[in-house]
Amino acid sequence: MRLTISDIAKKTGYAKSTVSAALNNKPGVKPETREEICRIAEEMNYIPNEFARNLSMQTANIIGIIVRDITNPFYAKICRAVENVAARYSYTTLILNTDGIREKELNAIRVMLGQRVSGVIVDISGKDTDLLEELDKFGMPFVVFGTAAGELSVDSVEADDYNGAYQAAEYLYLAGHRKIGFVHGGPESVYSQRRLGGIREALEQRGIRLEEKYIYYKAKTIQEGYLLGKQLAGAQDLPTALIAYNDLTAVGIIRALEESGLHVPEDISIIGFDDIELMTFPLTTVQIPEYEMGENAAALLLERIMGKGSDTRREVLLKTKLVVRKSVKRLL
Amino acid sequence: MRLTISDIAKKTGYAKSTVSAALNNKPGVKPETREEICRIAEEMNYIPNEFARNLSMQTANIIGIIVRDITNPFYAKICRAVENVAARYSYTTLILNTDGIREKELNAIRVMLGQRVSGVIVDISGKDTDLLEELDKFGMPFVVFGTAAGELSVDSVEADDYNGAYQAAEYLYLAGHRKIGFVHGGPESVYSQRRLGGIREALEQRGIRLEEKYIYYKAKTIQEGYLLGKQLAGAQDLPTALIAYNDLTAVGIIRALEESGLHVPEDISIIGFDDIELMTFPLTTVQIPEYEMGENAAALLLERIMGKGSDTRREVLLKTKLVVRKSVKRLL
DNA sequence: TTGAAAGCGCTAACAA
DNA sequence: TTGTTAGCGCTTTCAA
Repeated sequence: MRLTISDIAKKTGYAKSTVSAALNNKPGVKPETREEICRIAEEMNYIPNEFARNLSMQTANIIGIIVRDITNPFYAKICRAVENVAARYSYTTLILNTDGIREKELNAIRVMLGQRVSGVIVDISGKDTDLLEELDKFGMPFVVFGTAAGELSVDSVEADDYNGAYQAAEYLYLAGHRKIGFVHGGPESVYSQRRLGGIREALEQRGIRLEEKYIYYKAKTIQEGYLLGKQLAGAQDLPTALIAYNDLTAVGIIRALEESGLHVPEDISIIGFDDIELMTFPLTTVQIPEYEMGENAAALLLERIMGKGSDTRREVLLKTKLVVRKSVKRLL
Repeated sequence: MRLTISDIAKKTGYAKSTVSAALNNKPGVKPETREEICRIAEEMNYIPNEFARNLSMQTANIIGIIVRDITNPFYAKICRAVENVAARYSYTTLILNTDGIREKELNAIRVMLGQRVSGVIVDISGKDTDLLEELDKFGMPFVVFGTAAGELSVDSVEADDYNGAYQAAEYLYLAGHRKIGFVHGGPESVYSQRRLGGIREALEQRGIRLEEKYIYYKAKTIQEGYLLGKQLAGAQDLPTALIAYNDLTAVGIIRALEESGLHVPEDISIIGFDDIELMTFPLTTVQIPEYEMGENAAALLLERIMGKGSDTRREVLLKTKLVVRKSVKRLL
């Protein structure tokens, strides 16, 4: 059995409560006493039992993060950001992966509830607002990424996809591109919908219509991008520029095209989304501020937890940024 | 305040102890009673308080993982693997990042100790065995990655870096390379030492000496790799091939070289370490079996925790694999 | 098969 | 300034 506060009390001759107060820097302890207690506790290698502490205080200094897959650098960045902010307030973070599987999401929520975490940052797939309602039902503070769910008055943090896509399309237009394509992430992808909207809007402003035949369903991964790239390489009618669902897709497409003897940007221009760090290809892309997303989510959540948050629903929309590299050819 | 077991007891009319036994599937509860209790608990949305549970049972079903940086896909994979194995035994995983900073490592250990986790999987930098001794002192079961630390009788899991490096060097030799360089991860990197050893050995077998001037200190990140790449681009005497500390370093180097008009593998060949999935560049690399590492570490740790582990120190050495892509030019 | 009671290690109100 | 005491919600003897 590990050392307890009673051992320290016995050793120092003070009462448990005094020891507790001293160790926690509570006021009302004589400096010398505090010093002595801390010294002895240190000497004895005392480490407080967090369970007991949490149980007694009716709360754990833990922030939960529920993400799809920490293996995805996008989420990893978010988690680090949350961790950093949380650490400033002495909160630990508990990360749970769901792979976007409903059952795992539900389980993750139960674990968070069981652990009595102070709050949760959630990246829940699709529109399963009932999972969020579950959190809400238990009065658990939480913040979501992406579109805030339905009726619930929920704090949310998201990147301005619409505007990011708008900028990308406009950039292509200004570079002289008129036949612009879009790689869609699939029907369940809210981001794709919004990005599509942004592109449409940008082009319409310039009197151009985004043609249906240039919208490609669907590719979210390198593999899917690769397959699409192979397809494109053999196609007759290609757009001069492509806005990919994300950098991964772009990578796959580029890889396939290059294999087929088509070059980027000479033969076709491509813009990605995310701005993944590991990219070796100089891809022009719309940067999603993951780190800021994490920071904002953590800040919002902590405010709620500490009760400083107002009752109103807050939505943080973060700016995206077009990072210009060398995957777009100037036609003008 | 959330529902407690007393609420369930009151509602059902049974005693707390009976409710507890029923909920935990302990024997000695009449089936109908158990059913009724479970049903009502369910109805009332009862979720047990893990603190209280852990405090009472004197242990938490938590496995700690201390890694450098979850943002590194290498560690992310390991964590997922551990999580998967742990989940099978109803353990939750608590991940803490250290960035390889001693102070953070120490803090992470304190947190793990405070949380009374059942055991820890540690990736501690260098030879700071005193940190491990800290864990040992508290009787905390743990498993380390990489070289088991000093005197301590510690279970460890590691990839066979030495052999991986050996293979890489030999591959380069067979491709006709004679001037081979190595990017060192820094003095504290045990991996680097071993890889260096493997390369030396391979070359010596072929009657070649690894030249000091071709050993570059130090680059572990994309940024550092980039800086090194810039340096290399301006250097006079370059090796014809480079074995990079890891894929990230390789990416940085490649990026810098390409910016400076040097191409891989045309102008210089490069082999990486890790085999990161997101790589867009067709990098030939030594694959480190992260997933297996995680699985093995978790298995080893769980055995220790459950007391099935013998007293003897166990070391798992996992095979690496050279994945040949297109970053090495044949000179012969 | 069920219930009463003690105790896990800590905090916090109150008394001294 | 310090000590006493009563919980926090659960598990676990031991009795009934």
